Order: sequence, then structure tokens, then C-alpha cells
Amino acid sequence: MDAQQNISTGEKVQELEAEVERLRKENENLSLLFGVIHSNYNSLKSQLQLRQIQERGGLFACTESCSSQESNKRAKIEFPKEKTSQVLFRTDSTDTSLVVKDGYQWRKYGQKITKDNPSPRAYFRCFMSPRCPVKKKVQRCLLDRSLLVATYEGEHNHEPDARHVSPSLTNGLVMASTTSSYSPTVNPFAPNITLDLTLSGTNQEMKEPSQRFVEDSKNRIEDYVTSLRRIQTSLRP
DNA sequence: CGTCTTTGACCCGCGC
DNA sequence: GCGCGGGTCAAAGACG
Ligand SMILES: [Zn+2]
Repeated sequence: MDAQQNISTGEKVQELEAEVERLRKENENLSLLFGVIHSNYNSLKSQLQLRQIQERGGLFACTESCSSQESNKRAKIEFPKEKTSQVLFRTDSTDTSLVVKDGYQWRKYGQKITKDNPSPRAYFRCFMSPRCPVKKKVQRCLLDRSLLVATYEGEHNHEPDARHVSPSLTNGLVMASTTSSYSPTVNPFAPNITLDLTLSGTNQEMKEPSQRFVEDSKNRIEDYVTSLRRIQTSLRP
């Protein structure tokens, strides 16, 4: 009976290990896919910028001596000069009042309900340094209520005070990417992608929804890729 | 009593 | 011009 139990538990362990391995591979594939998407997005963006610059040729020399025929609202298009990055945090599914201690001191200055997301969005300003222009918005993820999406904008002009970073934060961090900045060179943030799809489930019932979530995000990513491809081909001369 | 959050008012850009 | 939606202000209140 002990032997039988051992066999069955051994089988179970093997099964679970296989499952974990499968999920790991899936994770790896998704990371790869995300990298491809990211690079595609970057090249597409640079193409778009190039095309916009070509469209209004020699904008720099023209800003003063702009003739009246160019007085349309053409020069409206501008690139976001400030870096904005999105970071996903994991938190308790119950509320932590949407505040995350991430090494900076934030003061909340607003909270609004948005149209497309039932959970409210909170607005914070960094006030560690008197002239720090950094702001961040925090909102719960639409699909997974236990994730917080923090959108940082601007750059700190001081050092982060890392003394009060909670250790649960470092392993709760899921992904840090999606920096958008106007720099013609390759941005150094690209290769650092750690996509982790919350396989923290302990029950077997957890398997199904997470699998569905994986498939769902896969479908989303594929849709995204096809739309990107379409845009790219339509942009190509 | 000082500090930080809450929360409705307010503002501003945009589409109709 | 008007309404709507997102972002910010500031009075009021909670909290130590
Ligand atoms: Zn700061």
C-alpha cells in the first residue's frame, strides 16, 4: 500500500513536473513572441517617424520662414518627448488602496473612474525631490484583478530611496518594458523582457482558466501581429 | 498639529 | 456651443 501510494504520488509528481515544463516552454515561446512583436513595433515606429519627417520635408529649416501655404494644421504631429513606461505589479486581489511602495515617495492627487475599466485609476506625483516631475497612474488590470498596471511618465532627477522597498515587491514584479522614447538609436531596454504569466495556481481547477488566459493572450498577440503586418504592408511604398 | 488621502469641483481638449 | 472623458486642484477629513 505504501508502495502503491509511492507509485501514485511519484506519477503525480512526474505529471506535475511535465505540466510545469510545458508551461515553462509556453512562457518561453510567449516571451520570444513578445520580443518579436516589440522589435516589429520599434521598426514600424521608426518607419512611421521617417515617413512623417519626409512628409514635411526639412521642417527644421522651415519653422521660421514658413510660407503661408504651409499654414495648415500639418505641424501638429509631435513625438512624445517624455519617456513613459508601463510596469505591472502583482498585489492582493483585495485592495491595497492602489498604492505601491516602489522606492519613491508618491503623493496621491486624484482618482477617477474610467470608461472602459470598472476599477478606478489613481494619480500620483513624486515629491521626494522638490522639482521631480514624475507622475504615475495606477489602475487594476482589466483581465486579472490581482495585477496593478502602473504607468510612469517622466524621469526622476534624484536617486530612489530603496530602503523601504518591500521584498514582496521584487518577486511580485511581472514585467517592465514598453518604453517609448524618441531616440533614433536602438533603445537599451529591448532585450530585458521577462514575461511571466502568473502560474501561481495551486489547485487543479486553476489549470483551466490560466490555460484559457494563455490562449486568449496568444490570440490577442496574433491579432496584434496581423494588424501590425497589415499596417506595415500598407505603409510600404 | 502636521501630513497625507479622499473626493467633488473644475479645467481643457476633442468630437459632434 | 455642448457634452463627455480624462487629468488636476483643493477643501475637508482621517490618522498618527
Ligand atoms: Zn522622483
